Amino acid sequence: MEKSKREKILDSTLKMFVVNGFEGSPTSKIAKNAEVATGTLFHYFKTKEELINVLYLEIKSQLIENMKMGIEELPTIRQKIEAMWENAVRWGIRNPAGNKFFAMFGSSPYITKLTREQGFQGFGFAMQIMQAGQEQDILKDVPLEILLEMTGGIIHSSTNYFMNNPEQFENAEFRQKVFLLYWDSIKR
Amino acid sequence: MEKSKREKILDSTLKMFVVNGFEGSPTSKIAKNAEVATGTLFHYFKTKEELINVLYLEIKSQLIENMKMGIEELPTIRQKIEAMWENAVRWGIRNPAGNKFFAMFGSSPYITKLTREQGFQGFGFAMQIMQAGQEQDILKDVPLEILLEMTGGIIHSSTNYFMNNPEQFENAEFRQKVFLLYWDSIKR
DNA sequence: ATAAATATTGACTGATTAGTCGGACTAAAC
DNA sequence: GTTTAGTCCGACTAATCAGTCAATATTTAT
Repeated sequence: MEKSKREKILDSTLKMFVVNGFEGSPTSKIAKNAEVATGTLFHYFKTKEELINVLYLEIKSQLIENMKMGIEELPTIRQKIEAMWENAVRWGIRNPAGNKFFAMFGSSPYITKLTREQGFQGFGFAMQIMQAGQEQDILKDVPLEILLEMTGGIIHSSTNYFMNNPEQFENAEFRQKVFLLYWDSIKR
Repeated sequence: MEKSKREKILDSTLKMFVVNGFEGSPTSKIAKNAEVATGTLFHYFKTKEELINVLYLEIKSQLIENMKMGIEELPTIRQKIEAMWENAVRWGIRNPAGNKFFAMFGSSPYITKLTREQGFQGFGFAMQIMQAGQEQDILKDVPLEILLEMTGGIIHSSTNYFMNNPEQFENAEFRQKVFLLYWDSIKR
């Protein structure tokens, strides 16, 4: 199946943005790179800002879908959290562009407050697991917000490391060792 | 003593960049805001890119100087690391603009590789403490790189939390609780 | 088959902006 | 008093870019 023009534009945008930034990526080049006309780009996205906001949500939901994979079936909180961490890091290793996009535009003024909120909604499932973990005295008794912030920060750090050393991620023993840096932080 | 024009330009740049981003901050407005002429801006900084790179290094060395404060005199590794964490978080709370600047431009293509390397040099002191911690079996036996990545990520997360709840940072008991999220992560 | 709706094109425009330049001002050095 | 060097000014320019628009093509609905 052929990729839709809309998809091609989003792909091209991601590639250009992570290399050249927002300003360094004129819509004319994004369109050329996607093999469509500028007019087509503005047919699907009213403005360049709408384009980056849609892209943000698209990538975020990809990440979230990946993080959720298989955690439903796991019996313990710890296993769920470990799977979540592993899924997130693996996603980052396999999608370095997506990962860099968040590093670059996570605090950018082009991403609206609304978009940020919508993106955050998707992490409800993680919030529920953490809350359950606290209620069962498995996780530390600190504000849930902190646990989530920490989780984000540590996943980001772990991913950064493994992106430069991807083969080490396939070593289960070593991977476990790095996971413990996360687990020891949040566990009671 | 009057602030030098150079300083005024850097101050103005920081303020505008964290609100409007790089391309959202025309040099004309940066100059106007700093109460100097555009020509003056380009007298001190050859290009807009040089300006952001100088600013990056200036802020980074401020952060590093703050992180180092008083750690020399502390006897134990743990105390040094705790002071380092506390200094860094306090700096972030007191300098939200500087903190946001790193979030926004830490991965930006405007910051050159050289600048990034120069900025990283300053963290040599932290590296030495961590290394000593590993040699004394106080810290986990994982690559030093990971410990540094984690430290960065966790400091960032902690700061983010306390920036929204600054009064909680002054509660020593609670602050200690949050520090433990960091310490438990890296300690053996 | 026909009409209506939607998709696509790319040349064009109005606005914006990084950086220049020639000259004016200041202060110290001789 | 004059030279020199550094600072500062802001109008100007050449280039760039987001977004438009009128025309054409394609798909969908009737």
